[in-house]
Amino acid sequence: MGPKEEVCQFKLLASRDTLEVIQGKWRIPIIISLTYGNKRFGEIQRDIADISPKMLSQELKSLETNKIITRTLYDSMPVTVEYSLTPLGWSMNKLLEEILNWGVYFREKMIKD
Amino acid sequence: MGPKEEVCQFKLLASRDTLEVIQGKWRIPIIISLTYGNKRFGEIQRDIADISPKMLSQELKSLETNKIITRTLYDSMPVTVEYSLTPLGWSMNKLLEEILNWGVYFREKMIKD
DNA sequence: TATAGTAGTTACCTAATGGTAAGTAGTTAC
DNA sequence: GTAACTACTTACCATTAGGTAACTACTATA
Repeated sequence: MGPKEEVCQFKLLASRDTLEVIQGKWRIPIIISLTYGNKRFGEIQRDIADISPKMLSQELKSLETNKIITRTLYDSMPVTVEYSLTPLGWSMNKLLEEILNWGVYFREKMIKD
Repeated sequence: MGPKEEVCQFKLLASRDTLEVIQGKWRIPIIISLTYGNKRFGEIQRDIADISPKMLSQELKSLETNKIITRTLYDSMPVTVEYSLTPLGWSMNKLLEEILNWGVYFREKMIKD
C-alpha cells in the first residue's frame, strides 16, 4: 500500500468517527439549536418543530454520552433542566458551518436545474 | 419570532438538506474514496474493505441521483465502469475536510479520557 | 472445460431509526 | 378540584438501513 492509499485509509477512519456521532436525523439540529444558547427540553422542542419528545430525549442522551452536551438539573419549582454544549460540542462549530454552507449551495444548485 | 430565531430556523433547514445527501454509513466514505481519483466499482470496494457490493451499488445510485457522482461505461472487454465526482461532488471538499478534522480531534479527546 | 475477473442483482433476514399516542409525576394557578 | 406547565417515559408499530449469501452475465485465459 503506497502513501496515497494510507492517507486515504486514515481519512476513511477519521470520517467514520465523526459520522457515528452525528448520525441520524436529529443530532445536528439539536446541536445547532444549542449554539443559540443553553436551552430547556421544551425550548429545543419548539425550535425543532417536528421532533417528538421520545426522539429528543433519546438523542439528548446519546449526545450526553458522547460528551457533546451537558444536562444540568435546577431545583427550582417546577423542576427545570438545562442543556448546554460542552467545549467538545463547541468544537464542532466549523463542521456545523460547512454543513450549513453546503446545504445552502446544494439547494441553490438544485433549484437551478 | 425574532431575527435570532429566524436565523436558527434557516440553519436548521439548510442542515437538513445536507444531512439528507450524506446520511448513512457509506456515502461519505465513497465520496472520500473518489477524491483520490476516478475509480471503478471494484476499486472503491477495495478502498472501503467492509462494504458489500449490494450497499456500494445502492449508495452509488443515490449519489448519482443527487448529482454528486457520474457513472461512465466503457465498452472495453471486459466492460469497465468508472465513477467520478461531479463539480457538485467536489464542492463538498471543505465539508469533507471538517468531517475529517473533527473526527481526528474527537478521537484524540476520547483517548485522553 | 474450468477458473477468474469485470460489475453488479436478488432474496432473505435482523437491527436500528423514527413515529404515534398515551401515561407519569410533580407544582402552580384558577 | 381541575387544568396547565415542567420534563419526560412507555408501549406499540412501520419503515429504513444494513448485512449475508448466493446468483447472473459476459469475457479472457489456462
